[in-house]
Amino acid sequence: MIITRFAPSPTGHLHIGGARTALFSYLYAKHCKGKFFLRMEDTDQERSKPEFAESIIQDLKWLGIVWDNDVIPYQSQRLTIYQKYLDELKENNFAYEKEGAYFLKGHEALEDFIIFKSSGMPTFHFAVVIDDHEMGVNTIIRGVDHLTNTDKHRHLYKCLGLPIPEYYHIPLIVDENSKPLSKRRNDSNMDYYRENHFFPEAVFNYFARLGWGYQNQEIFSKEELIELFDVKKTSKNPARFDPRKLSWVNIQYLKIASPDKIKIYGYQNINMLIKLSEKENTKKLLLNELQQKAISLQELNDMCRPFIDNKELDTTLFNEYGEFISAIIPDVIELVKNIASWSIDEINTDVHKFMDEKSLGMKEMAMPLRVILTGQKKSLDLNSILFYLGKDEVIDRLNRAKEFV
RNA sequence: GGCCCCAUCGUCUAACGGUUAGGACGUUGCCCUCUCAAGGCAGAAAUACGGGUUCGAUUCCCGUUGGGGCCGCCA
Repeated sequence: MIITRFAPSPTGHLHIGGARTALFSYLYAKHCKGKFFLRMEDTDQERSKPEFAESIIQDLKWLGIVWDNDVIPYQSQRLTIYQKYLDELKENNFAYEKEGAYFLKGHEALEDFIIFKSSGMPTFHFAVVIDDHEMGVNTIIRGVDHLTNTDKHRHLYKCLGLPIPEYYHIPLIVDENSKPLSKRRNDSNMDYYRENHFFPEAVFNYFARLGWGYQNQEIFSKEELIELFDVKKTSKNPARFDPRKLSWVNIQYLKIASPDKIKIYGYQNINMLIKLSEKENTKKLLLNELQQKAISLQELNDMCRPFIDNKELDTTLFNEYGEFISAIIPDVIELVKNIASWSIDEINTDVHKFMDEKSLGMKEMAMPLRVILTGQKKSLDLNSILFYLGKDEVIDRLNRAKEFV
């Protein structure tokens, strides 16, 4: 059985590169019907912080990466285990002490290297090998920055007489200048995407496609990725992180997101509209239409506002249309009153008839009305605005606009 | 510098050794049109270079160039 793992060191938040390594390891394990484990490598006592471990755990959960081990091993708590293996190496004359630290003897192509620090902590090289063995990890997916460490790790396995795992080194993620993504960039950490309300499925999807592809497909569910992903088919060259494409993927998920999926983000206007839509089917259609135009939950929230609330309409844009309001609005009110059946088609027909009579073009008609009715310039098409607002509400808002001038 | 890894449109990627080298993001133009970081359509855009192997190379081999990584009592 394939067993992979993700072993971050809790010295910072979960980085994009780490997230993708975790994702690949998870996906590959599940693809092979194997297991995926999580472990914390906190042998650097100076820089490791419990809050970072917690943050990494939260980000992984958010992404939808689930590990199969019930307890997450922390290397700092496993000293006696490492000690045992160190004793074995000492007994077999593979390791020796120097200035309070322990070194492993290398070979022709490998210099002696330190495995136990004088502080009493194992080094990364030692702990990683012991832990992977103890946890049964047989497939290691990690960044190419570990490539040259592999010689040391293999040698360690040999000295210990343990089976050597399969290694896959995945390329780094780089920025627009092909340089490694700086950890200082705010968008290079996972918590940025969580806090900015990206859909985790979208981020998951985007990272899976960064270094891997399947035919002409762009959008994959987690299940599809598990089915299709194979680490052996991943690209070998560095992948450039493209926030614009991530955004595009996120928009694709926004378009199809169910009310339940959106609700949890707690946006006031959206949630109000969802609440209304539970009783009223047209509101459901409205929400869906708005989702097709919005590019983020924040924007969707703005776009929902005119449709749930008629007391606090934003009137700041009204000034631009003062002339229109005093000249046309009274007639528009009559027009709306006379629309017999409140359907998109009927609204469309009557509005056009009206414009013909008044010799008005859509350009002169639609934007002023849109602003008067919604307070916004970006919204649905005019017919839909009228339709979803409802006859009474439209008339009400037109009357109020009249008073505004 | 030493050791190692990599190389398809600007970017992410497809292509059992035989394809008009495909898709997506971005970009350009057009359409829709009343708004748009929405939608539709169309276009420009790539096999780094040089040698082999082969009837045939994006694909296999070698070299060059270019990019990257590692060379910590960090992980």
